[in-house]
Amino acid sequence: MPQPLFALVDCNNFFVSCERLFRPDLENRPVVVLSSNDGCVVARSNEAKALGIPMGAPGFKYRDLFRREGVVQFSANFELYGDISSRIISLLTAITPRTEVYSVDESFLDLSALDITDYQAWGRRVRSDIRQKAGIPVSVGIAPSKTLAKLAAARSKKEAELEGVLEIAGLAAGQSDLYLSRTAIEDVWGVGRRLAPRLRANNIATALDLKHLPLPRAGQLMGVHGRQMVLELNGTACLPFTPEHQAHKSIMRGRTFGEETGSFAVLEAAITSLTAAAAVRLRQNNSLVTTAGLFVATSRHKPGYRRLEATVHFAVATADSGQLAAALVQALKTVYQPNLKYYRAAILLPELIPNTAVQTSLLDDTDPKQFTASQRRMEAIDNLNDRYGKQTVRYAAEDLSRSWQPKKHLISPRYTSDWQSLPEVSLD
DNA sequence: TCTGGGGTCCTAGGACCC
DNA sequence: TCTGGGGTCCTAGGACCC
Repeated sequence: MPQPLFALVDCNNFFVSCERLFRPDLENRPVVVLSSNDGCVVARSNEAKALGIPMGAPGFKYRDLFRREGVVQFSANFELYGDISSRIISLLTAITPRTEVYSVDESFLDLSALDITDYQAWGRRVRSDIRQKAGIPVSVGIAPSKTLAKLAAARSKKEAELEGVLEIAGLAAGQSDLYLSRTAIEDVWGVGRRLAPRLRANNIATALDLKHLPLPRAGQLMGVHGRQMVLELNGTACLPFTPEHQAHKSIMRGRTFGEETGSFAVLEAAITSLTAAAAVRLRQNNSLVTTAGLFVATSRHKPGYRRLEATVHFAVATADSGQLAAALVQALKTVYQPNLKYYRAAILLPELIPNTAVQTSLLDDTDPKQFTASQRRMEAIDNLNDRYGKQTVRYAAEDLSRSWQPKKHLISPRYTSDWQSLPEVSLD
């Protein structure tokens, strides 16, 4: 059994890099990508980071700075980013099928069975390959545990002489500890905003301090996660490597509205649309549910915040958009209060059941023929929407209102997923 | 005026059972 | 006055991730 060895391939400033792919004029300029409703900063170019714009910053607080410094803003274009992401994933899968897609911009590769003699050179080759074929800059961290691989990739971005590649496994202990000592505790994978102050209060300020924390103490301070983190920092792989795509365990779809509303019809349209989108994902996941939930809420940032929720149950597991939406709209009626200004709606599908294991209820009078009719109807809708574009076939209730939809004033064209938006090239 | 969206896992406490 | 020990299941809340 070979020693575990992982590479983390991490796209640099991913959403910004995707926008720059079609706007090379934005190279070397400060660029940010904003979340739904152009609310928060979710990606920053290095130049934007240098201006002191933090991740997650509310856009409205920085409008002045954006204007003053000429920061170019984009509304998030997730269709585009998803498309670029899958191109990169296929490049990585060609290197090794032992690839775990961790997020839209990060993948782990299991290197233990690959025949690599010079890891630095290998990392540089992966980097230039992805840059050339997908147009996206990446960083590569190589280490015997995933936590160390994450740390190595992050360090390789911060220390210019590493040129985007850091292999920790082959270093002398003193050298790798130097990199750990330069990594602040809040930058360790698994340490978030609550644990970081707790650890600092215990004189644990860097990744190296955490590496040397006795295991029982780590357990006391942070539970099982803490012990795992310490082991991983010491080079013992604890976290599972899961190359095969993991089926989702729950699905959620929620939106903050473009504007507040008190109207039931608007909420009904939002809940129906969110349910339809979640049900598409449910069917892609080959799953069914017997429970669905919803909540509608007022703005968290205003006094008198209210959140109203409801749950529905189905005697027979379903993935039928219409059935789910009808039940959730009924449930909405039971909790709706006309005097509130709603700002957000969400639907939840917890506890997904594989659609191969359907348990029909003895007490239920659902006709089995009806079940297959529903499946066929959903298949037809999904096929049409795949072929002719999302929302080609939709529920009438979705059209009651569009006013809840978030604003995206600054979105880029769908360069890769819409014929009308293909970039044009002219040769003079 | 204006603050995202979508997930996973762990833990503690209560209900219930023998 | 005394009032077990252990197990399971469920839920809510907390913490983390990108």
